[in-house]
Amino acid sequence: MDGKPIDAFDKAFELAARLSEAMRQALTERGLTERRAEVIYLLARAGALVQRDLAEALGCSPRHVTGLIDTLQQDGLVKRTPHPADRRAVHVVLTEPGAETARWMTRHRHDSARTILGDLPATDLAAFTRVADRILGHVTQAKRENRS
Amino acid sequence: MDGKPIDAFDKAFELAARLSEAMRQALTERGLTERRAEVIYLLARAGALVQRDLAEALGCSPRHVTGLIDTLQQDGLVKRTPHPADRRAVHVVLTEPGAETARWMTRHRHDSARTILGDLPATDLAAFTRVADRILGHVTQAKRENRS
DNA sequence: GTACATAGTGAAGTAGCTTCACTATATTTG
DNA sequence: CAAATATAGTGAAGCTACTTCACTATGTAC
Repeated sequence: MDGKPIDAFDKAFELAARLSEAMRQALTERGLTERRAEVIYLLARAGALVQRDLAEALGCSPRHVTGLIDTLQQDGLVKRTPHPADRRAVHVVLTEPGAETARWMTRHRHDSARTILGDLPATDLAAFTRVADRILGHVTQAKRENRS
Repeated sequence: MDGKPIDAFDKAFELAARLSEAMRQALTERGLTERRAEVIYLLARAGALVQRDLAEALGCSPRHVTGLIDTLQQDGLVKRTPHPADRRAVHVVLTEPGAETARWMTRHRHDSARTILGDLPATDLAAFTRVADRILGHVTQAKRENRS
């Protein structure tokens, strides 16, 4: 066994559940939630974002972004700065502690990957990625179908 | 690329996010949530369960199980029956519609697996499972460490 | 049979999220 | 350029999934 589709499929779901639980736990120790971490990740990548774009990227309502940024700002991880061209909009940028958190996230991700998967053959990892991509292709396809 | 640990690791997280989203969506169309589906799955497997054991299996508070069973009962998927030996406890069992829902879940799972992964070589699926197991081993280990 | 543990539930509260209504500013258009 | 319309953000209110705490009813142990 373990070469059958259903086994791999079930394994993927188990992985999904445990991984997000583990992630949640690691983030909690740093005083973060998945959502807040996502904001930090997006800001680290983009440099600065308007709340509207954050809502788009996060797939949540603009109203909720307000709250997210509120608490992130209270925690000193981001700051609201005036948008250079649009006085309605708010530029959200990482503070230095926020940027350090982003670096920690990256470091942690790479370290975990190396620790957990470092000694597996590249062929296994490549096969894993192939199967994962196949599943991803189908779930994102389904998503688009529902959107139209 | 794609043979590197970090790529597989990131892929696993993307898989986790998309898969639970896809799951949530499929369940919504049947009027279920992940939690309610989990209850149905557990009941289908065990035959009957006391709410206390459900709370244990779900990893949530007994109080929350009360609410979960309330709505599931309103929807006609489960029923509360007196526990044969303990008058404090409640035996929760699936109704016929509940059992049918459980069968639908199983069918849907198998069909999806076949559709999505059916034509991939068994060696890829086996490699996928190996990598998934490696990750699972680490996250559950971490969980136990934190527990002690 | 008194003391203590356990199963379930009401009441109240938290976190994450939504919609709706409103203000302030931008953009379009006649 | 003035009027109409669209857009960025936020307050208010509300929903869902969950928790803890206090309480009742029952079971178990000494």
